[in-house]
Amino acid sequence: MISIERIRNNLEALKSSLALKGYNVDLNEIISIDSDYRASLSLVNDLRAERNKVTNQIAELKKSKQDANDKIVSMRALGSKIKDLESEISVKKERLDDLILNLPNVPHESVPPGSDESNNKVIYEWGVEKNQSFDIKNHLSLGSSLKLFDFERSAKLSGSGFPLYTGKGALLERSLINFMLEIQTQKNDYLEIIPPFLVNSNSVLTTGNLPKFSEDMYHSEIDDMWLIPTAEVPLTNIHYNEILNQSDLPKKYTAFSACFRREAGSYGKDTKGFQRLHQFNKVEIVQLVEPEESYKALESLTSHAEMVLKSLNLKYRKIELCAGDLSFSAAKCYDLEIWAPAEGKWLEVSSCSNFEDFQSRRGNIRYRKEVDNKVDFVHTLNGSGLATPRLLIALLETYQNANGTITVPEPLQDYTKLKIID
RNA sequence: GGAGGGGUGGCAGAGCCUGGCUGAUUGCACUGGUCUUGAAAACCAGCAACGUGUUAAAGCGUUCGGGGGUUCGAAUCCCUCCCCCUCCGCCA
Repeated sequence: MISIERIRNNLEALKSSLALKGYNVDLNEIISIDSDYRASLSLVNDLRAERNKVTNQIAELKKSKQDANDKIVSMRALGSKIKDLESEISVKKERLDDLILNLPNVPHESVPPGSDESNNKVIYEWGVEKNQSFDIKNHLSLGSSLKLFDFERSAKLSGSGFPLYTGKGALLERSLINFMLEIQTQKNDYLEIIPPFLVNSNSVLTTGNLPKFSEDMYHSEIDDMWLIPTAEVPLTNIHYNEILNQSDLPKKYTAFSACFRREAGSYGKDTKGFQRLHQFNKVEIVQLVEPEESYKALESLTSHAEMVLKSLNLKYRKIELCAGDLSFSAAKCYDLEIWAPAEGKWLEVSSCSNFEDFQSRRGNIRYRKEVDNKVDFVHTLNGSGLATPRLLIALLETYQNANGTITVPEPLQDYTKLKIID
């Protein structure tokens, strides 16, 4: 969340920054409620000081067995005045918090302008497309002839958008997850975590999924718990409401999790096969870092996600998102898009973002600086490393053979114990 | 699900019965200093967060799991919710 000081002191600059992101919000209402709120707060502050003073006098009088009745009576009146004011104040505070929690993060100055994805910048492409001498099949056709997954039957269980991996498809999926986790733990020094898949409301408020995007998530009403849309949520909240030592930073966590997304409003879009799902598997990487380090960390975190694609020798490109395409919480974001030869298009497999102090303010995640012992908010970052469904699409389509089998890429063979899927 | 115990500062752990100089005793950790060739030990001093205020501070206010209540006054009494632990039941 954006600090109220920043809203007070940089109103115009903030308005134009948020407009870049496509939010034309009325910050003036925030300013006026804030000053109103603070005026009331300062008033009640004085009244409470008065009450505390007299209350101590009453204690003294009682101690020396003197009569304190006058003071008690007058404090009774003051007390109810304070109570009235306090309830007024809490209404104002609630309104103020609500407005601020609905403000998106501000794009970093390096983010290119633009209102939608057409203004995103391709930083580079990596890898080359294989020149196949036969007619290549798409992943759905390969998957059904090799019996790797079964969408017809999973629809009976859960409806559309819930994959059912079978046989070597399940093996391949499990191998990919292990392969990716081991890259992040062994090569890139992340601590492996197995997080809860259901979290409380505070956790999804920290990451920015609440209050604005409740309809994107699955919710268990009776327990007021949310199915995680990504392991970002539990990983980022591990240090919720904590003060870390500077020497503990950076914190680097990785986790496999299933991810659950309602995808409300996106029916009819990419509905086929693996492109858009209600449940999918993902290895996530998260870092908590000192503010000064966060942009350097974004570059390295992105390279950690890219390492998976490079190891599998899959063609991809790195995209820098323009301001208008940034997610609610992000200050800057790179997308990694993988080339699916049969689909003939680029598919997003990773989103690597720096949230600066936007999430850490919401989750009160801080650290103590060594230089002056003062407390400050950490910066949080995360990236997919990677999401499996679209990775699987590209992998099947890229590594298919003329006879309809799939050659398992060499580094994955340690995990699948198979060279060919047939 | 049933019975009981507990949630206090970076950590550990008093205070709650018997409400009032307790924002909180004490220990550890941390910071500075004395001593030492250096280190350890010992000793001395400092050390919560947030809001407000200020050049900076002082000062003032809030916070003892969350919310509400009683009271002139609540860490302390009452209600309620959440979480943790032990035992019993059920179950992977």
